[in-house]
Amino acid sequence: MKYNTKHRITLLTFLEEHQDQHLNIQEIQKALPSIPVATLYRLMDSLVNEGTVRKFIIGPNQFCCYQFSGCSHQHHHFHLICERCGKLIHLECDEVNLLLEHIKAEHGFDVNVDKVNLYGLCEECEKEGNL
Amino acid sequence: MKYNTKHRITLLTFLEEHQDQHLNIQEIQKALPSIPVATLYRLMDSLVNEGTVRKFIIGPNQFCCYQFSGCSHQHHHFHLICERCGKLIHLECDEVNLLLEHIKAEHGFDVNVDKVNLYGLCEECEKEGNL
DNA sequence: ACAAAAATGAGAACGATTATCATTTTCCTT
DNA sequence: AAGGAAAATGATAATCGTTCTCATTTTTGT
Repeated sequence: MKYNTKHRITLLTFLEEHQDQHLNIQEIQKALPSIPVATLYRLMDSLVNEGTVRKFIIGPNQFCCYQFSGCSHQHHHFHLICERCGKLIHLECDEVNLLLEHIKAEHGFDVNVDKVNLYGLCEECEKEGNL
Repeated sequence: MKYNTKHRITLLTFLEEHQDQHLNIQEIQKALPSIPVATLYRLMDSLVNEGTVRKFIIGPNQFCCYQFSGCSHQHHHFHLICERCGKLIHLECDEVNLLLEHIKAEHGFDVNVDKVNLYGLCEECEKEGNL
């Protein structure tokens, strides 16, 4: 059973206020210096396990967190994550569903829609070229 | 300019012989114990940079390497990962290209195929039901 | 207020990767 | 074949994010 501790509340409040962003541990640490690192890792882990927060792998040795909003939880949608600027784009798109249906029908694999995360370059970063 | 060294040749030969598998550094290390770790990392890095080897990120803190075969070089492929048995399925599928082209054209986002990992249930695990 | 369960916090430990740097190898030029 | 610049090597130290440890503190139901 989980306890509602000071740190858990602080963290959840912070994440709720930033639910449209994705934040890595270092950013959260910087924003909430009162939470010790070990505790922060433990809390994030527990939030991921209980489904409150999604954990995305953006690059090697990085991870990002995202706090579900009530609305985005209900609709089936996917995420596009820019590898350069870290932007998180919510995408509702039938083409993706078509692909997942194809994979199920032709390849026998039942994709968990909630975990579809596509990484790449957003329009703005692509325009900026290779800096 | 790059030199054709003993280790580079050993490594390339090995990778060519295993071009259909995904190997991580640890596996290569075990198979080729004569190559020191630092050298192995440097060589893999250089092979990735020159495009001979692709680097996939499968999970947090893991990476897989894949030696291009002529054929798989042309096709985009991605990974299906079974959430129950952990199986990694390497899927080449034209439907994927359609989707990626759609996302690029309609949503302006350039997806990095190397990082497309779809989680779900493989055929076998699905058949076994919820045990 | 008590006790069991859970969380905390500081630091050590860990593991994969990268950096260092003196030495050795490669390969182009002569 | 020898000389020399460029590149690669190898052993080890350093780094960095994350996890572990464990004694202490907090939370919560009774």
